[in-house]
Amino acid sequence: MPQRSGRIPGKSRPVKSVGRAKLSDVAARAGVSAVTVSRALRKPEMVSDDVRRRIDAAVRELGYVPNYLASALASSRTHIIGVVVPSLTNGVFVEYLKALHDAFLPKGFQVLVLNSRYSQDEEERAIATLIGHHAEAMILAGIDQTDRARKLLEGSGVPVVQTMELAEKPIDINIGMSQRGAGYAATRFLLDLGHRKVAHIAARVDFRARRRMEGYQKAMADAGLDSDGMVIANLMQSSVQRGAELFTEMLAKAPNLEALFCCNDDLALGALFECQRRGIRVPEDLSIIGFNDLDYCASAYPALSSVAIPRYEMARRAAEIVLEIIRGSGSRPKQTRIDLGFEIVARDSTARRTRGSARGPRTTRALAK
Amino acid sequence: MPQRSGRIPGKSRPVKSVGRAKLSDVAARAGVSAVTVSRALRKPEMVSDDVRRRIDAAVRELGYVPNYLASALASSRTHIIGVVVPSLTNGVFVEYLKALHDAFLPKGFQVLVLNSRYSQDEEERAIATLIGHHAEAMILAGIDQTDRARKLLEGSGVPVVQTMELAEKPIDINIGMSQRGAGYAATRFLLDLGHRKVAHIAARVDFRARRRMEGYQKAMADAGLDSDGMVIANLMQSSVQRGAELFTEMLAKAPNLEALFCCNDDLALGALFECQRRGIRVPEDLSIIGFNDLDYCASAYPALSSVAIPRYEMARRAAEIVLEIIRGSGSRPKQTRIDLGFEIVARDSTARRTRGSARGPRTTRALAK
DNA sequence: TTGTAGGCGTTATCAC
DNA sequence: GTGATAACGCCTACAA
Repeated sequence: MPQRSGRIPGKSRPVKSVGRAKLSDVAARAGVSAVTVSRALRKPEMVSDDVRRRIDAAVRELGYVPNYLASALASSRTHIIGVVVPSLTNGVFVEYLKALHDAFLPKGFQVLVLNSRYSQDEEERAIATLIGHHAEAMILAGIDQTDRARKLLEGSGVPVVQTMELAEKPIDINIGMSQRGAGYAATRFLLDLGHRKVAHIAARVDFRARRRMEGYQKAMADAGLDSDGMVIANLMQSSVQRGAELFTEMLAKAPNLEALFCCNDDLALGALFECQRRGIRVPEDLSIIGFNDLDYCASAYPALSSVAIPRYEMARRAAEIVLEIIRGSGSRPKQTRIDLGFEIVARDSTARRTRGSARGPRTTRALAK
Repeated sequence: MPQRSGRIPGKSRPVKSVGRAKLSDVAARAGVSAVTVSRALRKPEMVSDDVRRRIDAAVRELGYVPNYLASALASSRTHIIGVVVPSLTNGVFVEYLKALHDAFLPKGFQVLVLNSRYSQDEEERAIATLIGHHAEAMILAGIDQTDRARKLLEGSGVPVVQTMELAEKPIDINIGMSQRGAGYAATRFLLDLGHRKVAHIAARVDFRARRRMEGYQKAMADAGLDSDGMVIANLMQSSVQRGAELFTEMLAKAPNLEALFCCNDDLALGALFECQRRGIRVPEDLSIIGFNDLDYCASAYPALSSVAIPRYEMARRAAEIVLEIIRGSGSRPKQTRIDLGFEIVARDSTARRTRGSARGPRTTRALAK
């Protein structure tokens, strides 16, 4: 609200409001008091029909829009839900945010979204900002907050929901899944298909991606396989393009690759395109599995296998719990740590390893199975 | 701020603050007045070193976070930029929003994003909400606001930027391009490659998509071609999957299709996958061009031709102009209607029509060119 | 059903 | 350089 009303310094009062109409303006025009207008707007049934009509008319005529700031300050209710995500463009968070919007807006809450850009420091700053805005609840995509951020959150007194992953020591409420377990399962899935030379590529490696990778490494180790030289983890922005690049790089390191576990679907799609470009048949020559199971996985040719994570459901549950707490004025949910699991979605880009499908000289055929 | 301080009804004052620390708490602890604390926080150079140090310590010890609401109310500065987009998941707006975030956050502004879900009514409501929050500027993706929304915006007194498309009568500032012109150009591009049976598929048809389609129709008409039966416009959500579906449907209507102009890249990608699935060679049998030129177009196989629109640049310019107005306290930019154009990006999914590439019986070979 | 009084936490203004 | 005081516009509590 850049332009101010024509306030005169000192003890005098505003001479003429050059800004927006306010409650008292509407009240004057409708011939009632300000409180009555306030009531008519919030609880119309508590006001007589006649008065309500006059007020409605005055509101329309003056183009009155309530000042949310003043309202929030006076009532201690901001109706703002603070949300922090590491990325605004990653398909996973895009859908996650949409789910939050869909859940909160109909209930009269605004969602204030801040981007931490995969940085803990930026996340801490975002959290401080949201606390300053007196968000009524905080929903975080991730469990890796700084100590100061945790203190701020604990001191804020509002419900805090950490999502996307299960935490050892949740700050408050935690709705997630095991990223490490999902990475393990995806790798195990490929191993169970008979593949032995299973590689992993990752970009924009954050905490979650790292744990997925750990799952991969553990699965490999558990199978008695060596994952050295079978991993490329890149810190740069992830993209379809990057998928093609990293896959190409991996191919140089491990030309007799049998299966590829990609840290996310964009990389998987890029790898798939690169295979098409190189005439590598998927899944005959190479099995590919992505992570997240974004929309396009099912439509690709061949349809991409992936690990479906309950991003929509995590957001929905978070919203549900938060609304319950806010409404029930503090009644905590019974369960504060919820595992929503994940699912391996097997499609056409992964297949059982068969003899004679090799696309190059294969030195060993050491399939125990 | 759900939990209130322990205020006692009647004339008594708060007994003990169970909520957050406030300015006066910090002041008391630092042994100065509240105003001084406020000053120390906003203009550190205006207080003595000693006082500043004490205040800093008190702030830290109490975990004080300024109440943004009170500050905004008192100063008439909310540092909030209101943004309305029709979709939170469409790749175009995702990047557009990211650009806005990137431009505003470093300057100390928050971006409050509301989703109109392609509905004018919802957009109107969103605009009212943002005005209620006293956003210092309004950035809208689109030019098709309701009359009431226009009135609200005009009455708000803040800069309003309509983007994504050029408007006949902008509300205030307008940064865009010609959607119709882009649709025309994309079609013209296909026609210039020698194609005659050029079809158009669209999903989630909004005003912009409609104008792109009009461009398509005009280009066809200008070339003396009939576009009847060559268009499928679907109101459902757009997606890669939908692209495959609509393409299949189109194939049934026009089996001897030569080129396909898709309303967006998701549809184009879906159509491409469907071609692969059916053994239709792209571009030999069919040229495909998408719209928006999202990230993955360049990486697809074959790389997808598309129409690049300056979404990032539109957002950047909008932010730049808004910041200038806010800073310069109202100085209007010289230019209030900016055409940022578009670009046809020709890649491998489109090619000149050649003899003998027909994949079915071709009745006519009427290529004027 | 309607009105009065006071306060929400901060900042602008003016005086010291 | 620091402090007292009055807004900012609305809402809660209570009275009528």
